[in-house]
Amino acid sequence: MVVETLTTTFSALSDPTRRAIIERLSQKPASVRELTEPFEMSQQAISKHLVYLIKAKMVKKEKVGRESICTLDPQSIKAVSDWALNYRRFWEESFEKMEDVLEEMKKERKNGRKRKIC
Amino acid sequence: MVVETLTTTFSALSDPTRRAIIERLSQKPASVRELTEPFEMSQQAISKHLVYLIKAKMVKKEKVGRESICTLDPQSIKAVSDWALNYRRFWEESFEKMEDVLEEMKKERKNGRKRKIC
DNA sequence: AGTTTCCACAACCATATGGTTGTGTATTTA
DNA sequence: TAAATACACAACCATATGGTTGTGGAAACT
Repeated sequence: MVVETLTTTFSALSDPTRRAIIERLSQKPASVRELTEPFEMSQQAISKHLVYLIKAKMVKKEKVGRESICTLDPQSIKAVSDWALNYRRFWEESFEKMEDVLEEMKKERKNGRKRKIC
Repeated sequence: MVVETLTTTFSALSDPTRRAIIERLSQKPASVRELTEPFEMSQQAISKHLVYLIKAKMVKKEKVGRESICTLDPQSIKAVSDWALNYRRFWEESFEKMEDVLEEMKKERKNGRKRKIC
């Protein structure tokens, strides 16, 4: 996945309304009106949110009669999962803690200075 | 994890420079100056990025002499992974495709209208 | 002691974001 | 055919974001 795509995806996910829309669409596809109902927000605002989700390829929208039915597209969420799992070793106990590395570095830097002084 | 925290975390991740900083810190802790070097950007800009990462609790910063050493804090990345894995079933083949659900719904809605007409 | 290095704070600027209201158009319902 | 519904487009507004430059203070080097 390209850098720019990850940027778009994370931006899309940075809004609680949009995450709620994703959660809602994970139940089943829904029209824009249905997506608007749970929120105290205008239909136009929800449509704007959908634009971001569609740009990030997390949602697909299809016109059916006078309605627009939105469907969840999971590929970008998978990309997010893949990105995060790259750092999985850091929260698993087996891996050396960053704090320990830091303590080691602090000692090294002090020794470095001492050597120059001598 | 609270909603607001996820918002802060995804916002922090929505910038390529900040993701690069995380990648860099996954190698080993680094000072602000070391983090600045690879970018064609001022030290102040990087410090600003670090503020976002620290707010999102993805990075810790500790003063050591005149330097500030930054360390990766993986807990928020784990939260991102957890969030994404909630939707894991959607990108696994075994799960019923959303497109199929949509087709089913389209038929149902048409029938609904026909019944009203009759 | 003076200079350099590392970093943060503040002011500033252009653009993006998240919402609003107003309105137009296509589709469905009565 | 007329009215209502579903949605999008545009203009507008306040605030957030991502960068800049200028500057000041603490630590370290010479």
